[in-house]
Amino acid sequence: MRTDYCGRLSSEDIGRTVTVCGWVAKRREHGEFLAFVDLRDHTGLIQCVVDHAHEIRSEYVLAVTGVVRPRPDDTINADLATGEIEIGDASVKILSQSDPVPFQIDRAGEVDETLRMRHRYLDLRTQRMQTNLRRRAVVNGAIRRSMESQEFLEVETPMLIASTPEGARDFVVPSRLHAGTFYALPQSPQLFKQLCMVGGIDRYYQIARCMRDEDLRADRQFEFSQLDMEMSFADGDDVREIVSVAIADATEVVTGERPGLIPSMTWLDAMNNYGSDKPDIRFGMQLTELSEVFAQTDFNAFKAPSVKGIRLPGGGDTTRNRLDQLTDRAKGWGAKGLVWIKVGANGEVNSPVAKFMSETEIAGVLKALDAEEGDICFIVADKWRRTVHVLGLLRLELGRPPVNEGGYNFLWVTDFPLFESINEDGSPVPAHHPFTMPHEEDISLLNAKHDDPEKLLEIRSQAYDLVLNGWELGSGSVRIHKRELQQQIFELLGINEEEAQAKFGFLMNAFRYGAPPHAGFAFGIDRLTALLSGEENIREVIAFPKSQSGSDPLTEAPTEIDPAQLKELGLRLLPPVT
RNA sequence: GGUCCCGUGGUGAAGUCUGGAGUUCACGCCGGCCUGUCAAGCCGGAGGUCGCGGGUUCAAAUCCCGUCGGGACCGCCA
Repeated sequence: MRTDYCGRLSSEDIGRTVTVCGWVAKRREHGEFLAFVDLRDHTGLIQCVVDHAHEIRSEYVLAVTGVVRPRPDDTINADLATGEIEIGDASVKILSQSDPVPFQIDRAGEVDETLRMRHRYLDLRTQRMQTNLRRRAVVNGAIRRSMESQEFLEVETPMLIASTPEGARDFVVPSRLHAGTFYALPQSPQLFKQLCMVGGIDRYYQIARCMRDEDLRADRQFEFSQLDMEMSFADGDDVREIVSVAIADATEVVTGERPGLIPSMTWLDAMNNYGSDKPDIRFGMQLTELSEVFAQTDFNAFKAPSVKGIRLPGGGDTTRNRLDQLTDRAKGWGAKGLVWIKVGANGEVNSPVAKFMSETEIAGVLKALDAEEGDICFIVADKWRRTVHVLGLLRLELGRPPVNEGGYNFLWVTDFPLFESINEDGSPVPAHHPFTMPHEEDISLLNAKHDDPEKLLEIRSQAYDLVLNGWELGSGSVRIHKRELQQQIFELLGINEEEAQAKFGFLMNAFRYGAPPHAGFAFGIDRLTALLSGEENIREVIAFPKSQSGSDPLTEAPTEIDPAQLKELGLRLLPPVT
């Protein structure tokens, strides 16, 4: 049916009789006996010259046969890859007609996203989506080749698994054969890949679909894809090295440039300097410690465990309105308030709270922040966690560059804390998952529970994240492979032996029979592809994504189901909550 | 659970703050003209329950309340 692709024809084909197939991107009629039809397929456009085009409309599907010929010199289109040639004396076969489309394909970038989603099959015809989906496939291919060449074995793991209460909210599937029971869809293949290690797979990988029933964001969908990997007889350095190679391979195949060695930063440094465990290191505006400056302050608001500030260069012209807005936002993030200081000439400052600070303190702030005339400084004082959290978000709000600027700044964040907080009952909450190996040097602190629970928060884990331009690409850890230590952790977490057996018994049992030391990682392919595509939303690299409320404007999922289906599953719906 | 923004012919925008006739612009669509265009051009035309519901008012796209849909974010995402 087809001899050539539209976009691949070139001057070298001049004289050939070709048949191309595709969609009508544009029709330009010049009277009854001359018309130009731009035909589009996934490779690009080619202009076809036909003598009669009156029945042809936009998005009709055509097979066009004709002779490739050079365009007259004065009609060459430099903006078109195939602009030097055209298909002349073309005969047209209409393969399929089209109603007028709800939006013009070449203007999809301007229309409401809902409309694109409702007619995603049209949106997929755009250059943008064609490029993004093909780029995603290229990334997947590069990752597969990379993992294969590093001797990893692809193993598929089940989609219907047992629900475990830890972690994200599960998507759940009712069982027909065992009415009243449910499968869960995997949040990740975590436990299975560890079982693979016990099973002697040695090096496992999978491009795995994962499902989490949590609220959606620009970088989060219910369903997403990860490169999931796990390796035996390996530590965190080994894992990071393997993943770095895979990431470099994937990046290179898209950009043509191989990223250099990925730098590392400890979690504590990330939090202290950037107020985030996924710092965007494309720009400065680091958090600066000001506790010393206000050590003896009379200003009650600054009598807090942690006082830090950031400086927005040239921000002195920020309007009062905007500052009020920022203050409100900071309060929304949990701050008690937001202090700002505008720096004028000769060290003069403008700040609503200047009168509460001594001259020494003001001078100290300006010095610590390297503030110059025309800058504005923001200060937050609170508990350490809250201070860095609020300033970290403020830093992004004020300084974050657009997604496609500043290149690709990969970063390892290491030494995450093992626990993120302490429950009211004194038991700690795991920061990663309960199978994460504590830092060797900190294992002795595990016994601290009874004398000083707060001490537990200082325990570092052998968990690490990979960050790209402020997006968390993925995380991993060295796993606990000894039952005794695992039981100690469970105990600490307030999970008794019975409970542990019920939830993770299969893993615990597996560890009875010779578990190799192992470690692993997983990173999100949607996020990686989006960033490599300069897209600020992963929906742009997903063929059929969900809206922020989790529905699909195209299929209208989720839908009600037939009462007979419910009955078969042994389910009955509660009346709607009013 | 919360904060903020958006919803106007098929599409995109303006109009909303400061109420006064569905008004305007561009693209698309339909018809006509047109033999070298490529954002083709020229002439003509059709097309709207201003998301939905309620309220205020002599009068609502515009003000108020609610609701639905979409988006960004906080919480959440071990």
